[in-house]
Amino acid sequence: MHADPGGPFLIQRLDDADAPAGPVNAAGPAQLSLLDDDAPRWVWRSPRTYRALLAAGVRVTRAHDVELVERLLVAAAGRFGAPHGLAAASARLAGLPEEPDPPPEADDEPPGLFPSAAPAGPETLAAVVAVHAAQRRTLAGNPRLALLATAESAGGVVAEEMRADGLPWDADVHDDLLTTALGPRPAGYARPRRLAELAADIDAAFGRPVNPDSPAEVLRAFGRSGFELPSTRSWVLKKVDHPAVAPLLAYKELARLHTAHGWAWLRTWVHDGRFRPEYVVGGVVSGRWATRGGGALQIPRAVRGAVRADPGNRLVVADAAQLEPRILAAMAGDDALARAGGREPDSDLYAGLAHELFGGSAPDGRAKAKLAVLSAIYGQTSGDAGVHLALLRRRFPAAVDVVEAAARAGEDGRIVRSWLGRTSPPAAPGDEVPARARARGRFTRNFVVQATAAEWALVLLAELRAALHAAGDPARLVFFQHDEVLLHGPADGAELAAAMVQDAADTATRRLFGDTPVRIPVPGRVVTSYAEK
DNA sequence: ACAGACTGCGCC
DNA sequence: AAAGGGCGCAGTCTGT
Repeated sequence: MHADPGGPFLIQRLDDADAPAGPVNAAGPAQLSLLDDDAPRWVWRSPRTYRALLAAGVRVTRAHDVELVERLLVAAAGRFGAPHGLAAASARLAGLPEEPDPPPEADDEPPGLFPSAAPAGPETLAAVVAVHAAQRRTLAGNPRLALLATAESAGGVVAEEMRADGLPWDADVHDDLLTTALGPRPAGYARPRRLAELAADIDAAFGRPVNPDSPAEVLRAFGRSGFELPSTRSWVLKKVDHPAVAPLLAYKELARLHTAHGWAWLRTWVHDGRFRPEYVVGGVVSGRWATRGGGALQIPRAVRGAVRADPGNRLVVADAAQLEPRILAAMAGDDALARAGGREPDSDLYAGLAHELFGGSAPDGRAKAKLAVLSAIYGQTSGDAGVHLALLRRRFPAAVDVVEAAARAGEDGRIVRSWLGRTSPPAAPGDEVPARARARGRFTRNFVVQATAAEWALVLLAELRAALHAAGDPARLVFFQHDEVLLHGPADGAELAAAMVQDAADTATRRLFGDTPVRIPVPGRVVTSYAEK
């Protein structure tokens, strides 16, 4: 399929060998919806194609996204970061020089603005068909990568649908939250009242005007008061005994709220009761999503009360509990670690681990166990981390081996791969310098776990979306953030939808790891507001 | 005047 | 309490 925004949809049927099995046809939205009743696997160029379809009112059951898959295949072939756009992929097939990828188009940009972009219309369709066939040949020999390609494509579908549906956002509640914290909305670009008061308190404490938004000025002001500080980070300031500290900390927190998620944000990003961020599938090298604009993956807790279900509806908020250590246990086949994570839906892995490592009654056992696990996954070396990690290694050697092998690979300048085959970037020139090599070791150590967790979440999303779709959409996916999903739908279907999340999670675990004792709890709570516990 | 680096902090 | 992995964004600072 090929869809120019607003233009005709060009479609062509493929046979079992992925070759054209008929002529190119132009189809309208109604015809496309009818064709989807047979649940074909649609093949298209990029999530943009689906954006155009959704705009025309067409939703599909499943798809293969050529550009998303091409990026996976290019990296897997050892050419991380090489162009993966349709034009480049098409040129590679033809043995021609690759064209660089065009820059991402703005939403309202007419197609074809960039001369280097792929040709429009039937030629684009032919390129999609040819590149898809080549991709399928490559994937035929690699079932794990094929699963990843399917999940990545499904991610593109979910991302565009979530953007089209939007996250329910109550601007009045948001405005009330801001007014309570900052004072009334100021005219123009003036400081809100509360910030102005705190700035005055800061000036008074230093005995002269100091711009609290300027770290350099704040450092100089403390210097004159006899405090030489390494930075103005809040945890540094908290240790300083000076009257400016309290108003400065309060100012920083509120200024952050004002600039990042204040009235300007609200006006820019929330329309008609919906927040519609643009999700960038695979935007992070680990396979996590990024967003473009709106900071959707950093919605602070302070404004989550503004995320409210429509009247008569509910939100289902579900996040995977201690996802990364459980993923590590599954990857490593470390049944001891899996058992420590427990099998109950609400089991606490760190508590179970504390029992295993320190016995039941050790003080701070849970905190120490958590530190040990984070050391293993992030490569932390400071404080007691090394001691706790050694303990972890003795009890769970299989799990620790997985991350330490990844760390060694990174330090040696080699690449690593996730469980399904997402490939890390290669070492850069200069990475053999010891400090850089250690940093790269920490990166690859984390990559194997974070990237596998990301693909598990992607498979969960795909399964959940398919199950919801098949059940007639008792709820819609409206938000996804690394290990957390939000659903929105009628109140009477919310409990069912919450149960479907755990089912999708269990299916994802089996799809990736087969028969494993690892269980990943994804408890869903049915709420009216995202801020509710 | 504008671009890019840097700082600091929100989220996972 | 602090510091390990991954981001995006707003504001200041610096260089041209």
